[in-house]
Amino acid sequence: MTRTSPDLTLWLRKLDPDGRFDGATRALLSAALDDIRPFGAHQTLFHEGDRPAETILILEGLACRSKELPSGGRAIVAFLLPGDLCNGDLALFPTLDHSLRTLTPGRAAYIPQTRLQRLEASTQALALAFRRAAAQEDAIAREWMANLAQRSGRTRTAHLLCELFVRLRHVGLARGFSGALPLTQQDLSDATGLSVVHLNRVLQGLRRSGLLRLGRGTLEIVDWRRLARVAELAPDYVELLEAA
Amino acid sequence: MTRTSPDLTLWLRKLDPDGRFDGATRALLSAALDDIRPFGAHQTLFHEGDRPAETILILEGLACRSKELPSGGRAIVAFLLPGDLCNGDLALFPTLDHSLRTLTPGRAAYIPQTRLQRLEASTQALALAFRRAAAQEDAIAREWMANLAQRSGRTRTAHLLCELFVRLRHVGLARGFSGALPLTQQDLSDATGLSVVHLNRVLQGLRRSGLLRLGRGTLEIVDWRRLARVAELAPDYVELLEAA
DNA sequence: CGAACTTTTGATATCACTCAAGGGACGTGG
DNA sequence: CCACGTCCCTTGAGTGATATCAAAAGTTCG
Repeated sequence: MTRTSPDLTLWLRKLDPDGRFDGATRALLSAALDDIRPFGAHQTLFHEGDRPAETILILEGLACRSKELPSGGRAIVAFLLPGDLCNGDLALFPTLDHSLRTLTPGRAAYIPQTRLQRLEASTQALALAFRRAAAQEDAIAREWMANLAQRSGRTRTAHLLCELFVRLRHVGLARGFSGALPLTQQDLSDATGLSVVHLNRVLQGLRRSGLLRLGRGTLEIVDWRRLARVAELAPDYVELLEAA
Repeated sequence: MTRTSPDLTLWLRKLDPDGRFDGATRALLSAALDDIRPFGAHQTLFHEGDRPAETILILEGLACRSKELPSGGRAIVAFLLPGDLCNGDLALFPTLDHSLRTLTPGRAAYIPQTRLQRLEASTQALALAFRRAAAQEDAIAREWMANLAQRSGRTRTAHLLCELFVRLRHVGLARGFSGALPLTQQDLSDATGLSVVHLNRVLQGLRRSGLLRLGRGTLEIVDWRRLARVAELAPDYVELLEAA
């Protein structure tokens, strides 16, 4: 009669939103969360070029996948929220093509690749769940590419903030129309491809338009409908973000 | 004693570069290539929002994943070359988040999702191979995001052309330093996020610098070393492109 | 309280977009 | 074989968006 830990609940919400896993499956997942370590802000957990033997499941705090460019720039190519797995398929290649960096303090579960593979092989349902999560991340990546390639700085930034907000809310880190988003403008600029200075001005523009407030680590959506319009946010995309 | 068809050979090069599949596995794959249809240039095979019951394996010609934006723009988020599968995990979501469009005439094998799933379940080796291919596509997507977010039009374009060339060569569509790349400048601009006019000028710049020639459907790399430098092309990325 | 980091501001430079139009190339029908 | 349309590539001029540089103001934290 084990009470399910908050950490497991988080993971289950991602892998099994409809609550179909049986007790055995849940126990397997629970057992995998036995190596939990805290992290600080701005740490590099794995570095581009590494060959990590472990996968990380974010339990608390924000992290990202990032790439450093020879020209000195740094690109954030994905945000990782609590419940997100930095996933096992990375083991398929000799070397990591990107870094895993934390953005805020938090906690993560370390899961050996081999163990993850055994998990995945244990149940059909689990294998499917992992693949769903991966497919979702792929779809987000495609949306980002379109976002980066085709939209203006203003739209692009609004779109990213909408996405983050929906995801935060989905894991319980935002309620109503506000939530904690302790990112620096540098982080946002690395993700949007804008310079920090310009990103700052874009944010001011969004604030002045009465669309949102962002400061002191808190994002508040003032006018969701209008913001979503500015962001060119497709309803299907929101659905996708909430699907897993 | 069946001779392996050229089409199967192509697929095997992608899934099993080291030639480790046994005869039974190869036979399974071969049998899946029974519904082959030609396509013309600029056709939409699947449309954003569809729920296709079939997956497509490109056998000949070029295609892409693309997204259309409300603002009228069109983004190419991935190029698909012969041997590339437009893959089965798409079935995990209710609706396709992007379109599949052809760029040149060619041929494709249509494989029902259910059949693909059976294939994947049949052998450990096959499941792994499909995941490797998917992981490679993910890594390419991450590189594209960094490319779009951080690099100048010139570097970005050079990088894309380098990638395409390496991939073309890898499937035997380019030899030495030239190959067929029958894309329009519109296609390239949709992929780089530059306007057609500006892309045209960027290409002229690359040509004038003596780095490459591109016209009449042919891409010729004049100075690979220097082009790779302009493109900020990482050796690890080239390796990744050639890894599967 | 001071150091380091983050946000903001101002001024200027540049990259890339838009609009508009002219030249190929290629295919089709007369 | 030529005339014509269509699509693609190219050019020019003007504008707008975004980057860069530099420095001030605000914030966090030891």
